[in-house]
Amino acid sequence: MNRRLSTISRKEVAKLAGVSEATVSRVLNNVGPIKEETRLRVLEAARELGYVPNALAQRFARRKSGNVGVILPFVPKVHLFSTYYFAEILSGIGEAAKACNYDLLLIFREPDSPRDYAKLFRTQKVDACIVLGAQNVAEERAALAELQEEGYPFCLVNQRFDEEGYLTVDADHESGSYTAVQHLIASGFKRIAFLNGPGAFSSSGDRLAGYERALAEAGIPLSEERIFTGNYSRKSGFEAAERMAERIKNKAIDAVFAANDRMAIGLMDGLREHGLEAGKDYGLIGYDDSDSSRIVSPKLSTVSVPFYEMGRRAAMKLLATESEEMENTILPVQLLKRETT
Amino acid sequence: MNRRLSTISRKEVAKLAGVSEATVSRVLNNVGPIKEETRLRVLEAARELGYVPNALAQRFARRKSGNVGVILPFVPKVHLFSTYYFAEILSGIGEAAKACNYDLLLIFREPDSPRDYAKLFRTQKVDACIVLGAQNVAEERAALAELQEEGYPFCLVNQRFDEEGYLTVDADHESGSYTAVQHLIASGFKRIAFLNGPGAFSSSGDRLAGYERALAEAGIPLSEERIFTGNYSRKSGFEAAERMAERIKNKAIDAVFAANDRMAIGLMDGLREHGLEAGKDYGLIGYDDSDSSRIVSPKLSTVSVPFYEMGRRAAMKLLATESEEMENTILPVQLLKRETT
DNA sequence: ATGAAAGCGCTAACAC
DNA sequence: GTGTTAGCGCTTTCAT
Repeated sequence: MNRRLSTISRKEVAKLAGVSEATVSRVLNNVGPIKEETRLRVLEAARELGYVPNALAQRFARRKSGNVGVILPFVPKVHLFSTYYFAEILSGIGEAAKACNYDLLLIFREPDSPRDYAKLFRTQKVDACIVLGAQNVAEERAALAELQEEGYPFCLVNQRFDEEGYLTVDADHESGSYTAVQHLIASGFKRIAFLNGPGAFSSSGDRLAGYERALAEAGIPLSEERIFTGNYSRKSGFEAAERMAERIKNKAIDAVFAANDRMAIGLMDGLREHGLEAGKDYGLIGYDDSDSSRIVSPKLSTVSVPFYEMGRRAAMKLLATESEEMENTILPVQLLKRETT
Repeated sequence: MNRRLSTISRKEVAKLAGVSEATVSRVLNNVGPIKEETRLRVLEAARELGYVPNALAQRFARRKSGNVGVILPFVPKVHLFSTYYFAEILSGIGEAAKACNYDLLLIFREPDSPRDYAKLFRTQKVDACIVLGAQNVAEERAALAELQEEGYPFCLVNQRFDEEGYLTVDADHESGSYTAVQHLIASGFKRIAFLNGPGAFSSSGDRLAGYERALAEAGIPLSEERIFTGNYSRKSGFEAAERMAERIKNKAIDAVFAANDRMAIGLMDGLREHGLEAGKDYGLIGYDDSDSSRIVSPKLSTVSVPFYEMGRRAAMKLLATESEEMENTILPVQLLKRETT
């Protein structure tokens, strides 16, 4: 009720409670031994004055920013990349951050600016950070290596750098891919094409491995001619249709496993222009279980990835005091059979 | 290159440059008169030592957090609400924040916790904030009124409280709705139903007004029986199908204007189960131009809203020093005719 | 169990 | 132009 535009200082609380400022601090931070009666008196005074500690001063004195940084990759038209993907991961991080009393600083990478992740720590803007959409390219490796060298806590989500010992939360894309392709094979398909994502993502390697394993297990020879590469955009899926249409018509390909839903949907649309219908003229399975996969028709079979949980785990690893797990976490994924297979 | 785990202090820079710490500050902040030679010497020393100022200390001394807070509404399953919507607005805010040298603090509202927006300011966690998904309900009004009373700078996006003089960036939903319905009328539809969103959003009132204006202008009598309410979820659209199916079959309704794409798509799916096809058995137009609207088939006619720009403008109003525009901004929307009309 | 006081690393007024 | 110095509001030793 006591509303004033000037800041209510700790000093006033101390005076009202008849104690020193240090004691106010102790009470508010629950540190050191405090007589219960004093504690109550201080709490009451603080409540009465509507005192809230100045986070700026606190953080400065503690030399802790209280922030966890989340680095988002630059994506030209945001929604080109899966917004679903980021929204889920971010929410998971948000939940964990809140639980650990951290604030969440959102950092949008820019196309031109260098990836100076370490600067975030040097300037004390963050105490830890989570890198989303990291790629295995020289600049990224250098930026991460610097973080590691200087001992700054960070965690990667959905991307591994196996040779380095980085803290990571990933999903089991090898098995997701394997299961998906196995499902296609079980459905009677034999000439399964693979529309993969860029090699800079570890998931691409994982999915390729799963694809190969499933084929090998079924005794289907691997053919480079059936492996395509897109960039996860709908457009790249659409364009891949041009390269596949004839081959599907002459039965050189009878099904496609795409590395994400967006490409799968672009592909569906592209092939439709060639009179080819998913689930009828060819089998199709996507990846991510994005909103779109449930909305398109025919409904897209896909692999669901626990993005929310991945974000939550990553933040927990960094922020939770008890959880000192430094091993990589790899979460399971799940095949969802719908109408295209 | 000079890499050390301990912080490089301003003192060392001062020593190396042979000046006082204050001069280092002046140079780095471009404040006060400085001899060019000194400036260069300091810059060189800072570069050589790899000095970066401690943002925590800076902000504390300046009594400015350097953060703009973005408050996200609580949405049970995040992607239930339009993630597209938030991703776009957030990116726009991100761009402006960066341009104005602010960091972006993401704040997830929780269902249980009260909306104590003012506390963000009192604790100095933010210097300004942008409220997304605000609703016209008592608790929200109180929280915003408090911000206003205490003079804290904030801006609403896509929501107006007309009686209050809050800083706002909105889109012209009245006109968007009017244009959409006008288009349906021009396409020959006469019994146009309206699936609106919750009344707690100003856009719902705006869209209703636009709907009424278009009907009035065409001399079509308004019928309460054709006005339905959903909650912007796909599910609520799906459920509305139950209430509309019979009426469409007996021609009491020949087209539907839905307040967002998700509901429109849910409705399409629901009506399909009754053998009704959008664009064939009834006209349908959505709102938002979300990814899904382009992906569904038939492709959904819709109204595109400049969410990215709205976010950017909101942040600019709050953060840009020159822009002292306190009037409300209302951005235009655009009708996109696709396959369902 | 509590108070006094020394910082935290910077900014900004004031002096020269 | 540049140096000196007093804070900023808190935490945290060190006394008592």
